[in-house]
Amino acid sequence: MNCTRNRLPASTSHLNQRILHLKNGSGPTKVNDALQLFDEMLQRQPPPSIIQINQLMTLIVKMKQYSTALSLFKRVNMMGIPSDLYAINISINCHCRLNQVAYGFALLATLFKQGYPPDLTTYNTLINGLVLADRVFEAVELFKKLLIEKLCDPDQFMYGSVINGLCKAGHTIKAYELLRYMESGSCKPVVQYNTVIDSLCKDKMVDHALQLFTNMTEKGVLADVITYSSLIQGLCNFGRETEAARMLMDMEGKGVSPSVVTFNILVDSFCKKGSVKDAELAVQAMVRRGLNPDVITYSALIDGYCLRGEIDEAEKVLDGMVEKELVPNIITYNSLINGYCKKKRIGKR
DNA sequence: CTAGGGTTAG
Repeated sequence: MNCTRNRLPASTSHLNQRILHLKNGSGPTKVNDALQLFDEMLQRQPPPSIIQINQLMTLIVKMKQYSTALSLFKRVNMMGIPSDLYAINISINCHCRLNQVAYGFALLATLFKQGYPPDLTTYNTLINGLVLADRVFEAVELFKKLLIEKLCDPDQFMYGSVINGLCKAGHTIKAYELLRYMESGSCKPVVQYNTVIDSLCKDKMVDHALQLFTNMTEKGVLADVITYSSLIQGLCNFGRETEAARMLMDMEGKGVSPSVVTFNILVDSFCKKGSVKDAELAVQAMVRRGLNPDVITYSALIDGYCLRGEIDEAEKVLDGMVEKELVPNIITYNSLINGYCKKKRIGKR
């Protein structure tokens, strides 16, 4: 085996380091840093490899800058740097995220024309794109076609997208059946259990969700923080707080730590029931564990106080969140507006 | 040596 790395020019490894640095960094400057690095890259001589471009593009896509990524790819093309399957798959995903599945399929056609065979990721991305566009029926059709024509061997991602789509469209039972079908094959579900369990909870079939949870555990599939959070949410929504509390203890016992999301579910549930006091206690508990309340935590609390007409308390929470440099959003303000309206109505009586 | 899926607030 030859050692390619040693033969790369120094500048290339420097570039790789900067990409790596961007990957681990964070903050608002990150997007600009990535774009600046991209500009520098394109001005280099010799031009960067498509691999390096794809790496940087992946970062830009992770920052949800889909249209930026697409226009950058356009520039890359115009510079005469040839595209590859990875680049096209990334572009397809960008179009799908921008709700332009049709363009995604157009790129599929380009792949065929250029004699590149699409791969599993290409199809996964397109199926997921159809699901994102609420075209679940077409997603299922494409999935079936790929199976029947043996165009690819579905993996976790493909099953995941179709199962997710079926759940979103309210066909939880169909999703459940597909999960069972998946289990019968070589591709073992993990995340897919979570999707179906959450959907069963949202469909008010909490007991079925609990049953599926038991099933997965018996099969040796480990429930994670998302599984437990979904179940806790389901139980809380139907007044089964005692069981939710037991579930919280159960997860801790299994070594799964509740996350900010788990606590947010509890905080919101207490607030909706009108017991903001308990919600505040839950917030204290999460802080004690070193978890930082976020915009969702504070918004849920604000809504809780507003529902009770305690607008002064809501304002205190708002001040508290601004002190923590958290930015209230449209949902936060909506609760406050509702709170003010409520107060006004009561005042008029 | 780069692409794709699951949980929370109005």
